[in-house]
Amino acid sequence: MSPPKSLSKGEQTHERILDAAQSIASREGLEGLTIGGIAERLEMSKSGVFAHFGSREDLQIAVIDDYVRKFLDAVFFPALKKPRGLPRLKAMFENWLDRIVFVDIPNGCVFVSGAVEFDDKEGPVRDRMVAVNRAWQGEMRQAALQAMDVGHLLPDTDPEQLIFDLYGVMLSLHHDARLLREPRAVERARLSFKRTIDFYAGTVSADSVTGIKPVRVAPVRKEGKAAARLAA
Amino acid sequence: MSPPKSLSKGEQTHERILDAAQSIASREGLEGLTIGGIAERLEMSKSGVFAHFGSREDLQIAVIDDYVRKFLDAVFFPALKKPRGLPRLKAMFENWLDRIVFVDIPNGCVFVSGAVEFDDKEGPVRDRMVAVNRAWQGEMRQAALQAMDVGHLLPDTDPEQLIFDLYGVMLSLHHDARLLREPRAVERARLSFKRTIDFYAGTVSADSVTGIKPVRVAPVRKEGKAAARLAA
DNA sequence: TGGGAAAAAGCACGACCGTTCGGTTTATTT
DNA sequence: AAATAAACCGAACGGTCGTGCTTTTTCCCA
Repeated sequence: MSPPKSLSKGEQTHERILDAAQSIASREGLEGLTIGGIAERLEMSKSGVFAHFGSREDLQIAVIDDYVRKFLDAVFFPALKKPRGLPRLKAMFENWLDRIVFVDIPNGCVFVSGAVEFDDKEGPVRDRMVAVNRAWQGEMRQAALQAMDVGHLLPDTDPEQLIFDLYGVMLSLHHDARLLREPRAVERARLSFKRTIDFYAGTVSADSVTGIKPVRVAPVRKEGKAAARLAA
Repeated sequence: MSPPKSLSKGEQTHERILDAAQSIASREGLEGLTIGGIAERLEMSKSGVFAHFGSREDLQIAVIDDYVRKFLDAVFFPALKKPRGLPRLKAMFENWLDRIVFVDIPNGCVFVSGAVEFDDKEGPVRDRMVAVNRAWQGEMRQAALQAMDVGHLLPDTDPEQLIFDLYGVMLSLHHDARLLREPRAVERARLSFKRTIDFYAGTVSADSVTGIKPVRVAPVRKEGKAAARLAA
């Protein structure tokens, strides 16, 4: 599209600020993003940072947009090279899963933290958050409908239910991997992902109930023991 | 257990503070919980509030514990009255779902917001968050194992995979209902919940692919339209 | 009803927040 | 090289934050 024109000093700094903001926001959340924090990391003054964005809110929105841009570049657009139907739909979710594993789990995901931080706060940041979410879900829906049209998914599939299920897999992965630091979370997510697709494709395999590593060393204990201890 | 002894003034205030903290934390998150905010709501001084807890961190942990206590009272302990196996397992998740619908969606869920807020912050609050989470997952695991033992779930079920899947349903419900304000999120969650149980129970019904309200008014558009607009 | 203990208030502190503004330095153009 | 514009800095403002100290009020019991 646009030629690789040389960036002016201001544009360069603008990008450096956005990168730093992205890095901080992924770890501390959009609410933990502070002008002073960015200034310190970039070794420049607060006012210098501030001048590049009209307000903190605009900065937060810029971070969201930047995150979405990178997300789509890594997850969505590459999948468009695949043929319509299940190949493309699978590519979208495999790219998404890879992105979570290699980017979001180590650094934090703005989609997840932002959704929780702003689900109760009215304002432009929340509005942006909702908009990008709906846009992404719209693309998934589109891909699912195409897969139904070409007969790769069962004709009575509810595409939004499919998206609901898969979004849950991603959220559960994020939760288990980041809060609980469960190393097998990625395997579990891949399995749930496959099962969900298989279910809507009507290709559920017989042995698919078994999870990963069916080692069962169940420490038998009375129910409610840990719970009772916590409730004390 | 303990007789309904009359609470001293201090204990009363302690409870009022905890209630207010609970209410604020559910809306603003544990990080948005401030001493001043509680003091204002209770019409007392900051120092008066502060004196009841040694620190803000202790207050946050107290809120977590209080939340867990109420959660278990509403979700877990009532389910213990059901017979072991699928009835009890189903009761646990139905209680959980009801709790999300009637409490967490209107007010916010400390489990969800706390998990996201503290997944990258080391410290006692995070540790507590992890502990209560593992305890709850342990109870679910216990119930799933019992259901396997009595033959209500397929013998090669991976109980932790089952929990992973169901946790995802709850997270997706929380996301869609609170951020996107999707009114059909609850129906979707109930459907996913049923399907997941049926899958591990080996009782998948034939028509279970269809989602809720299979109205398909798909606005045909070129893929990547909304995404391209956002990425611009 | 008095007196000791518990509870709450009052006040101040240092730190950090987003934001504003005037002035200085640096980059870009003519 | 001069002129103009963009970029950046430093200081300060009004707030809010958690947290100590000291004082006053309130409770509770003998």
